[in-house]
Amino acid sequence: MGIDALDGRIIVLLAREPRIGVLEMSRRLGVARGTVQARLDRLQSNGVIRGFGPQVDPAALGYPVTAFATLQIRQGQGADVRAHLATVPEVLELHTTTGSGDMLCRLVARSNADLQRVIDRVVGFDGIVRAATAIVMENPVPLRIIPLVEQAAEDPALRE
Amino acid sequence: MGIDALDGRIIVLLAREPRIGVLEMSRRLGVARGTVQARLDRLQSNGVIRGFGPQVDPAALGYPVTAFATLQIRQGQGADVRAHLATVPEVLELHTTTGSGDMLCRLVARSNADLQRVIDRVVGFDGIVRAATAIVMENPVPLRIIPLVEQAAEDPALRE
DNA sequence: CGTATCGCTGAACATGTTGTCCAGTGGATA
DNA sequence: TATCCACTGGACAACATGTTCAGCGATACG
Repeated sequence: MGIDALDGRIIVLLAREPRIGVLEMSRRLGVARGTVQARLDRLQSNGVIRGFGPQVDPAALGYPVTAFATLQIRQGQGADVRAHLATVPEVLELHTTTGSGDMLCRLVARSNADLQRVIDRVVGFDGIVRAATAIVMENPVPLRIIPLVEQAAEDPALRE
Repeated sequence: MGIDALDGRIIVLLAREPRIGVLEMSRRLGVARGTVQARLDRLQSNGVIRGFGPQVDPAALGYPVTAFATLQIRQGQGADVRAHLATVPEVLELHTTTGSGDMLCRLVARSNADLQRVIDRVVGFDGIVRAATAIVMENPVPLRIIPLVEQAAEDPALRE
């Protein structure tokens, strides 16, 4: 488990310019095409690269409001609550966290008013005891992976 | 701002099988290749599709621990704290939220012990008053967009 | 009512990339 | 020394891409 310097350069290059192909990558990295292809195959079967799905902006879809909700769950209701939240399209992400029966979920909504509807739908379920919501105002660091990849590629302790 | 049914089908298809090309998409959707190409171009210039970067799994890079930290910021120190956090590779994401001087950030670490090092580095900065950390145990709903896209494509109120 | 605009179709073309082979080379390992 | 492995550099057919074109139906506008 881990990546080397070439893997790191491949991932970073791919993250910065996703549309370039294997051939162009091999030219820029100064290695043979087959090498890049083999590395990419390995990174994908390793699970390091999960896929190349489109990154969709919820705001551009008409959901400009993002919020994080901390949910307190009644003992033993975890599975039911998970299933319930999975049915709500506005729940983009759900984590169970430390703290007895706590979950953290990322929500989007069409407006602050619409957020109320979403939260009502989220918490309108028996197993949820309490919910605390924080509305996102700014996103100074959007979800990123490049710095971590660069660190993982440099750090000998992580080599496979 | 918004998408129609064809846009929705394009995005969902792309999310499920990212490797297929424009030609294959046009075959499956039963429309002309030029139509798919034009839609994709529009979705990208609209900002609905931000890109096709690789989805990297931090766990496979050697960072299996994820945590969310709520930070309380001293008044007026927001910009400095943002700049500080941006330099920490283990900070994958940062949001400012409602609540005076509050931020929420997503962290990863190599182990629970390593998380202590990361948190020390994160909060070892003057502007941060207090930090509360929740370690992620499970991720029942990984970051997803398909249900929202399907809803946005069906909802006439969101049509552009 | 006629006309312009728009998006979609179906086709064509040259160009580039992909998937897949192969033999050869060098380093590391047993 | 012999074996394994990754990388190189090349080849080939098959395919997808970018681009352009004329035609067509629906919608909006004078």
